[in-house]
Amino acid sequence: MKRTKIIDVLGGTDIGTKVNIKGWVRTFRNNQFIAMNDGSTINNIQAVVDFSTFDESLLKRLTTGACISVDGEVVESLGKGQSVEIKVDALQILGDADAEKYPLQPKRHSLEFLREIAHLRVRTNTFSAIYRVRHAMIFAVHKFFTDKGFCNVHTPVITGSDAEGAGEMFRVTNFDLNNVPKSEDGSINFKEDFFGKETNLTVSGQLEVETACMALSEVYTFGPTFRAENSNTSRHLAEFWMIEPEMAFHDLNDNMDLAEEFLKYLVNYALVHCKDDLEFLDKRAKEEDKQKPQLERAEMGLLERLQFIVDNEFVRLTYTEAIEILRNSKPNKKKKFQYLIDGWGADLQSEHERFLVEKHFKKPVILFDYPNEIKAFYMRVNDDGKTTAAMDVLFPGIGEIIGGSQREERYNVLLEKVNKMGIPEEELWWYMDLRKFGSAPHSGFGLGFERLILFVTGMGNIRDVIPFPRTPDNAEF
RNA sequence: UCCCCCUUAGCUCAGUUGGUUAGAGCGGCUGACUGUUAAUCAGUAGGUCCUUGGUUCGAGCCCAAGAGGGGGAGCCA
Repeated sequence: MKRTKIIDVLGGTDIGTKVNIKGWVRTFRNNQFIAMNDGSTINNIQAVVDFSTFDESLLKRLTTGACISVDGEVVESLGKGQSVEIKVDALQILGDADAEKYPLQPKRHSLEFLREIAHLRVRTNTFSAIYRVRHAMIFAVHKFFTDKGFCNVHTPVITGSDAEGAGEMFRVTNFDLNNVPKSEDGSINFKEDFFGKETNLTVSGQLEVETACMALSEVYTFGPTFRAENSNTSRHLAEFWMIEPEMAFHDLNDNMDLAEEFLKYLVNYALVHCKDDLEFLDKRAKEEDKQKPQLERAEMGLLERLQFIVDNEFVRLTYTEAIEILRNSKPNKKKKFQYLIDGWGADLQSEHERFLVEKHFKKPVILFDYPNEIKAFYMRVNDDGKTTAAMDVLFPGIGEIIGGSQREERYNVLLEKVNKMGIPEEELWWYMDLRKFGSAPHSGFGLGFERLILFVTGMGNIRDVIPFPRTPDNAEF
């Protein structure tokens, strides 16, 4: 018999239909009721066996985690928790799970424990929900841009350019590390390496995607990104996925408009298409919240928070305005900030961003027009000469979820900045060419995909929203 | 990289001022149970108290170093 997915059985297969379902046992109760899940939905189906007609040794093997195949009839449930169930005619064990050794039990596990068994944690409700939401968001990213006529561009994972300045890089080499070729002066001779030059894993596809932007107008990359920073926080990964749109003929305002529309689209897509999973995650977060002291509890539940993003305008304010608000704020005057704001020019710390987003405005905030000194070389200098057309989108609980800018399209201005920041010009010859030949005003931004998933799922640690997290000192699996 | 916290049964956690044989709930196992919803009931097994060294008559508890995990900061997405 052809297999039917559990989501389809629950979603309205006619009563009386004979079906085959395959999946994993979550629990086996009262010697009769098998709760089965196949990942097609967060909901289990109940398969009911008449234990008098089945071999006792077979029923003994219906342990949590075992994989089974069931033939039976879809019937209306006599019990209360579900509308339909399967009356089992035939039962086959596809894969046993030794109950004494299988680590997952029908009970709550800590996220820390589940991280140690990342190969099995997807079998829990929480992680299967996260995986499904993650997939929905991947699809929604491509749909959003496709509907707007953007072209998806694959930028290289291995890069020969280390001028991006986005962080420490992982080196790519096929040298025998015990016998690295040296030049006469004792330095490493990269001419003998695989690519004949120093190469690294990409920290951003932005510079490469700009090349496509200068021909296709509206483009984006969505790929893995690597940072060898020794960051030990719940918001950083050494390997993460980033979405970087790049638009010709867009200024910073257009850029901010797109960023806001994009985030709202994604959150709304999740609300519409991941209802069951988000309801489960909402309930989970609420239960977890109950363990916390009153002060640390979230003001809004997950679903409320997501709806709030969709329904409300993001606040937009300049860096200069932000400094004024912060300077006159209570925590600054009472010296509660670890870093006090005393004037224009300092970079904002996460305590300041959190104050603006979570206390002052209680909304997502887009900060823009930052001081030149604290922003990257490729960002466009404003006409005032001292600020840069850069923007950050700040989300409650997450901090910076998007960073972007209008790019410097003027050859001479860009060259001057490259030189001033001491970036080797020869590394960027091709990037400079974009300004030499048919340069155009353009803008773009980067969205950290896992930070989006963190927000949409309401999870607290970025290690729980990617299947196999890569962090300092940890590359298990 | 810096600061703080944690590590006791498969999991989640108690463990008094340093005192004799180490505790619970869940899970496992054995049995009961034909409408259960993380089923329930009865019984039962299960320990390198993270590691190493030290203090002490005596260490799960005190001290030192190390390992692993978590929270926060910085860097950023």
